[in-house]
Amino acid sequence: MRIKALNPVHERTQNIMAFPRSDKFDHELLCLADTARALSHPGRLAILALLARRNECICGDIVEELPLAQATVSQHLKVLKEAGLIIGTIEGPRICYCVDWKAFEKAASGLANWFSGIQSRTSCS
Amino acid sequence: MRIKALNPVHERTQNIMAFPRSDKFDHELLCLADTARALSHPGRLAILALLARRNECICGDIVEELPLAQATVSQHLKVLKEAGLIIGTIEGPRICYCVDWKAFEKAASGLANWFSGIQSRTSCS
DNA sequence: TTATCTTATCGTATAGCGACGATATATATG
DNA sequence: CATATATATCGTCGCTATACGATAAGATAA
Repeated sequence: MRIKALNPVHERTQNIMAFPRSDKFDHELLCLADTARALSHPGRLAILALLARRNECICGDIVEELPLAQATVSQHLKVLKEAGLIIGTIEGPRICYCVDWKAFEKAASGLANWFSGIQSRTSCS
Repeated sequence: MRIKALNPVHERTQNIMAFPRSDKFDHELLCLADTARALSHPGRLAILALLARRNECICGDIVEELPLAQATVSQHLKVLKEAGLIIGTIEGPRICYCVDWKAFEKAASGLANWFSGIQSRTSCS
């Protein structure tokens, strides 16, 4: 039973961590901002690093490792899932989380491209 | 009259946009999270892009270009300044903003390094 | 000095985030 | 079915972010 990442990185986040229906800005900027927002908490960065290191974790593993309560970890996992960066697989009574590498790379290259795009737009280096 | 970026990217943000209870996580993660947070609003991304495109802007230019009020733009500029990404230069009655490219590149490579570090920590590619 | 221009700051309102205890949900096992 | 395990969700609290009008602060020009 595979649970896909809720949102591909090229779409907007839907529930949590979504900007108030701001049609004021480009879709691209909104997506990048969403990605950055998903990465804007040290706990979520630590979760991603842990998932990468161990290849996969259940929620309890993460709770053991991080200085956060179970409910808090679960909330961060939800944010990461909605950002499309991680995947949850149901394995009996527990849920096995792992990084969605495809989406992760997409997010990484999205940010990297924006950075280099910005940098190339200057004349004085 | 040069006003340096308030905080180098390798230090923590001080006033606005700083995480509470920062002693729970690694300094590195906190810095990365701060950087991501500074980039987590489409308006700030748009401001950075605009500054890169025009090389430099006064606040009024940005207000003209973005769908945000002057006070709001000024607040975003403050966040970017505190994140160490932009520099303000006083020129008579106005303040000329430009990207702090050195810090910008540091932020970019910091994120890129984290991404590749994460990606290299997996066995199943 | 006075008027003008530009930007920062203040005050305020609303919404969102972060954290966690408590509880509900879901799955397996006895 | 009852119990144990694992996780999501709920409810709540305090704090932070976003936004903007109004005002203050700074520099310049008349």
